[in-house]
Amino acid sequence: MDLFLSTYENKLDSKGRVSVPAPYRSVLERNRSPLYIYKSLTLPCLEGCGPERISQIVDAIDEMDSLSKEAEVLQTMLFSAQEMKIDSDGRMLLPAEFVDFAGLDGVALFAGIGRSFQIWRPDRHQQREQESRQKAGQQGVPRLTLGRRGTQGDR
Amino acid sequence: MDLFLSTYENKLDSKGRVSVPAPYRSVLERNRSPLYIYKSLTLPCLEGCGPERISQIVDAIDEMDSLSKEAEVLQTMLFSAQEMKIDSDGRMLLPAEFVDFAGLDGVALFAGIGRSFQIWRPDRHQQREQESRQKAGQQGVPRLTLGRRGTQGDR
DNA sequence: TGAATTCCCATGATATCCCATAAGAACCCA
DNA sequence: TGGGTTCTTATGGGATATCATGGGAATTCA
Repeated sequence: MDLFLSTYENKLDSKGRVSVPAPYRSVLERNRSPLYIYKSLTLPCLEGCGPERISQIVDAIDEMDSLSKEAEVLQTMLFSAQEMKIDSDGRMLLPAEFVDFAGLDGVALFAGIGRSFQIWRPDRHQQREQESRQKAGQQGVPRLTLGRRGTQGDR
Repeated sequence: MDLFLSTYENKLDSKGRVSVPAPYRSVLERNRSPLYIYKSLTLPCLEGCGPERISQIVDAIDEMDSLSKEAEVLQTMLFSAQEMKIDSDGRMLLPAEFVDFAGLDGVALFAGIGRSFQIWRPDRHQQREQESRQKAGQQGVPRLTLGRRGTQGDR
C-alpha cells in the first residue's frame, strides 16, 4: 500500500547523519522516488514525503492567486524543502537548519502519517500523542463509525 | 464471509513472536491483504485489520483540515500502526512497544470483532467481558439495527 | 588547503528464515 | 462406529540476513 506508518527513533550522529527507517526507504525505492524534507508550517517538526506531495502543493499554488496570503504560506513550504541524498547505508545528512528547527538533540523520531511522515524531537512527540489519546478517550474517535460506504479497491 | 470472529489464546515466545490464529490468516490470505496492527486509541489493547481500514483513515485525514484536533487523533492511529510481516509458520513479531502497551505477558488473546480484531492480555479481556454482560443485564442490550445500508452489501 | 561531505567497512543487535516436534483436528476406510 | 492415519497448527530453537550505527579514508568544494 506504500504508506509511511509506525514510528522509529534513530540516532543523529556527530556528523549530522540519521538512518532513514528501512520501511520508509523501501516505500521510496519501490516508487523510485527521491525524498523531500521541509519545515512544517505549523508544527515544530520536519516533514518528509515523496515528489507527488510536492507537486500537489505546487499545483495548489498555481490555482490560487499567487499574491494571496495563502499562496505565500505554501510557497514558504516549498522554499524550505530540500531533496535529500540517501547514502549507501540508508542515511541522510540533516542540515543544521533542520536540526535546529525541530530542536533535535541526538535522536530523531520518525512518525509515519500515511502519505508523509514527520520528524520530531521525541519528548515533544510523546506529549502530542498523549494529548491525542486523552482526547480520543473523552470524545471518542472522529467518525470512523460510518462503516464502509464506498469501498474502493485497496492497494 | 471473510470476517474475524471468535477468540484464541496464543503464546508469546521469548523472541516476541505469536502465531496469528489460522482462521484470521486465511481471511487475510484470501484477500491477499497484509495485516496491520495498531494501538487502540481508547482501550488498553491492540487492534488488527486489513488495508481497507488503514486507507479509510488516510483518506479521512485528507478530507479534513489537517491541523484540526480530529485529524491529529487519526494521525495517532497511523503512526502507531505497523504492517506486520507474517513468517512462513504464520507468526508475527510483536515489537516491545506493542507488548508493553497491551500489558502482554506470555499470552496474547485474539478477539475477532468482524472487520477487525483485538489483542488483549487475557485477564483484562475477561474482566471487560464480565462488565459488558453485567451492563447488558442491567441496561438491556443496545439496540441493534440490522438491515443493510447500502444495497451493495459486502463486496 | 581546510572544512564539509561522501564512501566504505566493521560491528552488534535484532529480525527473519528454516527445520523439528508435538498436540489436536479432520479424514478415511473397514 | 471405531480406530488408525494424515494434515494442520502452534511452538521451540538454531542459523542467517538485515539494519542501525560508529569511525576512518577518500573526495569534493570553496
